[in-house]
Amino acid sequence: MSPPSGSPIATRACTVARHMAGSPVPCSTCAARQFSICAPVPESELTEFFAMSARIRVEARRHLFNEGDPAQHVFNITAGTVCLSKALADGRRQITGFLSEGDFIGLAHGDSCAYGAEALTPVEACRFPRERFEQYMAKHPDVERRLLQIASTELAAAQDQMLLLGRKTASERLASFLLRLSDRAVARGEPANLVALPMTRSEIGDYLGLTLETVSRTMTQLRKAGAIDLDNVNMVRIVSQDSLRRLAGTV
Amino acid sequence: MSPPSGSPIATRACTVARHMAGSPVPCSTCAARQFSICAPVPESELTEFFAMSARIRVEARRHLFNEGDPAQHVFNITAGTVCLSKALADGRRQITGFLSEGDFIGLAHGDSCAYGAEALTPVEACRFPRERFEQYMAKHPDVERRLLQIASTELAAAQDQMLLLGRKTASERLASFLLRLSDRAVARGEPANLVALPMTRSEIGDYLGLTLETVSRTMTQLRKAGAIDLDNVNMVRIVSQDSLRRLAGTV
DNA sequence: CGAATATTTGAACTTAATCAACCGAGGTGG
DNA sequence: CCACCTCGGTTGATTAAGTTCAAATATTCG
Repeated sequence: MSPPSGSPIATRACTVARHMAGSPVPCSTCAARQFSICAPVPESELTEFFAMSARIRVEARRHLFNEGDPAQHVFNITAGTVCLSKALADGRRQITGFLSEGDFIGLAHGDSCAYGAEALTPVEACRFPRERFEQYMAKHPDVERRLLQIASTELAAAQDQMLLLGRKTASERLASFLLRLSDRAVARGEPANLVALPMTRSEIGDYLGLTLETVSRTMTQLRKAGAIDLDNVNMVRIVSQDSLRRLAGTV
Repeated sequence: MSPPSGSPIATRACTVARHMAGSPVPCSTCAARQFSICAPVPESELTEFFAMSARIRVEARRHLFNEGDPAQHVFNITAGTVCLSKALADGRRQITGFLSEGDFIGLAHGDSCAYGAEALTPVEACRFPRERFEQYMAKHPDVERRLLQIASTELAAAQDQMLLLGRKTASERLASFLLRLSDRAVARGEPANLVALPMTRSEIGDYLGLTLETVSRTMTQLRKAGAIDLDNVNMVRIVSQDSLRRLAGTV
C-alpha cells in the first residue's frame, strides 16, 4: 500500500531534507505529496538541515504529542497514519484530521500544542526542533511560502469540514468522507474505487461528529443503497461514484 | 461602537499601507488587530502599495464576492462586519467566520473563491488586486510571514470550531460563541460583559450549526439560567462569566 | 400607522444518540 | 490445539436533542 519507505536511507537523512536538496531522484516518501514541505535548497545548506532532523518511529496507539504539551517539534510524516484531535473535559473529542505520508504537522502552534497527535498505525516521521526549524525557515522564504500554501490548503479543508459538521446529514458526511479518501488515494496513484480505512469506526465518528454506531449503520445503508461494498471491515470498494457523489452533496 | 473610521484619510490611502509605512501614529482602523496585515515597510516602497489599493464601501446585505467567483482580490476590513460562508446545493449553508475591522480576507483561495463574503452591516475595506498583492508579498518576506501567522491563527480557530460543531450541545455552542465575542471585544478595548451581535439569529445558527429557533430558545435558556441578559435583541450582557464558562466546556 | 422582517414560543416530528445485546476475528494461555 | 477473552463491529430498541412547522409577538423602517 505505502511506497517502500524501508529503503536504505541514512538514519538521520530525513526525506524532507533529501527532497530539498533538489535531488533528481524523487524522494520515496514525500515526493509530490500535497502537504509535504518541499522546496529547492542548495546542496551547501543541506548539512544544516540534516543536522536538525531526526527520524522517529511511533507505534500504533501511541501519541506523538498531547494537547497542551509544550510545542517543541514539527513533523513530516513519512509512513503510517496519524490523527489530530481536540478534546473536551468530559472526554468527548473531535478529530480534526487524518494525516499520512507527506503530511506536515506543526502549524497552528502557539507555545503549546492546540491539539494532540496519535499514531493510528505504526508511524515514521521526520522530526525537527521547532525553534531551529523556524530560524531556518526565516532564512529561506521559499520554505515559508510553501508553508503558507500548506496552511491555505488546510484552511480550505477546515472550512469544508465545518460545512460537513454543521450542515450535513450522517450519510452525506460518510459519503463525503469516503470520496475524500478516494481522491487522496488517486493523488498517490492508487485506484479510486478502493479505499482503505486505517482507523476504527469510533475514530471515523470522532472525525465526522457522529457516534461509532451511527457510522456503522450508515456504512450499512450505503452498502444497501449499492454505493459501496465492504471487502472487509477496513477496505471499502466504491461501487458507484455517482450515487456516492449524489449522497454527499459536495466534497 | 466602532472606532472613528470616518476620520480624514485620502481616498486611496488604505489603512494597511499607512500602517506599513511604520508611521508612529497607529492606524485608526487596523492598529494592533489580531489578523491585520501589519509589517514595517520602507517609505520608499509605499507608493507601490498605495497604487494597488482601493478603498471600497459595501452596503449591508450585499456580497463582496460569491462562492465560486474568480478570486481577483484580497481585502482588509476597516469597518463593519462581514460573514464568510459556504453553501450546499439545496441552500443549507455554513458560516465559517465573522470578520470585522482589521481582519484579512484572501487566504485559502485557489483560482476561485472557496467561500462567499457578505456584509452584515455597512462595510468599508481596503481592496488589493490579488495577483499584484502576491507579487508584492513575494518581494516582502515580512508580509508573507505575517500572513503565515494569520493563517496559523485562523487554522487554530477553525479547529476550535470543528470541536464546537462536531461535539458540543446547543447551549455549549452558544455559550462558547458569546465568550469568543467577549474576548474579541476585550481585544479591541471594549468592556468584556457587553457583547454586540451585529448578526441575526439565523446567521448565528448558520455559524453554530443550529437553526434560528434553537438559537433563540437557547438564548432564553442562558437568560433564565442567569448567565446572560438581553439589553435588546442584539446586545447581550454577560451576567456571569463563570456560569457561561462552565456551560461552554472550553473556548 | 402599517407593512415587512426578526424573534420568540409552542407542538409534533425526525435524526442521531444512548443503552444493550450479539457477532466475529485475533491473540493468549491452559 | 482449542477454549476463552478481548476488541472492534453490527444490529436492535428506546430516548433525547434539536428540527420543522406554525403561530404569536416585537421591532424596524418607510
